[in-house]
Amino acid sequence: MKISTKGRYGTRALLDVALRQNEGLVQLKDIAESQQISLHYLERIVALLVKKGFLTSTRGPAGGVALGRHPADIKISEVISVLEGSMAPVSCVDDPSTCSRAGFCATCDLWGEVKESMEGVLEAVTLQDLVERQQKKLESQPRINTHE
Amino acid sequence: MKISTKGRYGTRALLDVALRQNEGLVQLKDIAESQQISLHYLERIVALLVKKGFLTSTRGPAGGVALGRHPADIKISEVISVLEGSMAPVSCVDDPSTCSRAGFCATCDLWGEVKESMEGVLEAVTLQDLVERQQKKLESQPRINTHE
DNA sequence: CTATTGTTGACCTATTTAATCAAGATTATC
DNA sequence: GATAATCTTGATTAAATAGGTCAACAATAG
Repeated sequence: MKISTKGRYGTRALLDVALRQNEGLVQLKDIAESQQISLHYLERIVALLVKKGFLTSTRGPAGGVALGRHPADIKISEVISVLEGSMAPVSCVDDPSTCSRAGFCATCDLWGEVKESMEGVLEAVTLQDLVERQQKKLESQPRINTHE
Repeated sequence: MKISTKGRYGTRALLDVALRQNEGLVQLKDIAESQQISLHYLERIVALLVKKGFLTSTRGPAGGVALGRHPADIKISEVISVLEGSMAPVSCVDDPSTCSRAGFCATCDLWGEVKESMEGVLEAVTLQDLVERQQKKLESQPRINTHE
């Protein structure tokens, strides 16, 4: 039941951009450095986030990315959905036709409950919430800061 | 965020055995057939469940497996834990030393909440609960029954 | 003894993950 | 308009994991 690096890195990248909103465009290079992610791989992930409108990008010198929507309007469940696909632990939860026993299988129902539960958590948290949580953490531990 | 076949097949195998408790020993061959799982692969999975005491096994002719504990005493969270490992979506939730930013990372906390939420669902359901749910389903659809 | 059934170690293959590389497109600045 | 910085994208790849197979073995009822 692990989440992949795509979802993890992508969430962290969005949070990184959100934390630096007031600094204008953020370069992938800087995100890669502060988040300790390979730049090339980050490009892949950011491309997905740009395509879905979470980020906007500007090419050329002094270019970079910025939030495409207000952080309070970005639910983490949406981000994970884009990067990881459905949170259904088994495919028959989303599409009963993929399993011949779907209609009368007690375990399938249970996996559905697990999915609902996870989604509930991630739908209740926005990028703005993450920003605030992170800022609170940085205040209480001022020495540790990934952005310099 | 998918659960692997090990967890899925294992849960279904346990449920299968639980549903046939009154029939004495259940042979892997029969479980494999009714659950449509490769016998060889099922052996692998059952071996784990036997080692952890969820099942007991008897070799030889007319041998098979039986529940090692009362179904009401088997939480599905335990089963998944044995077959899939921790439900933590990222490893730093269980072991902060695996991530240099663990102590001051808002996303890590969020993954922790996801884990708690999933565990909450699976801790609240026992094998006995699954048996009852399944029996209720079979009653309402008497024609469809994997056990003849 | 023999047939049946579970056990185990070794092995294998396909898929997914997690990148990497290189060529290309865009644009600010000089 | 040349240049350099920056994002974009298709091709490729190495490593890990999932999922499964095989064969030799151990136990035991009859």
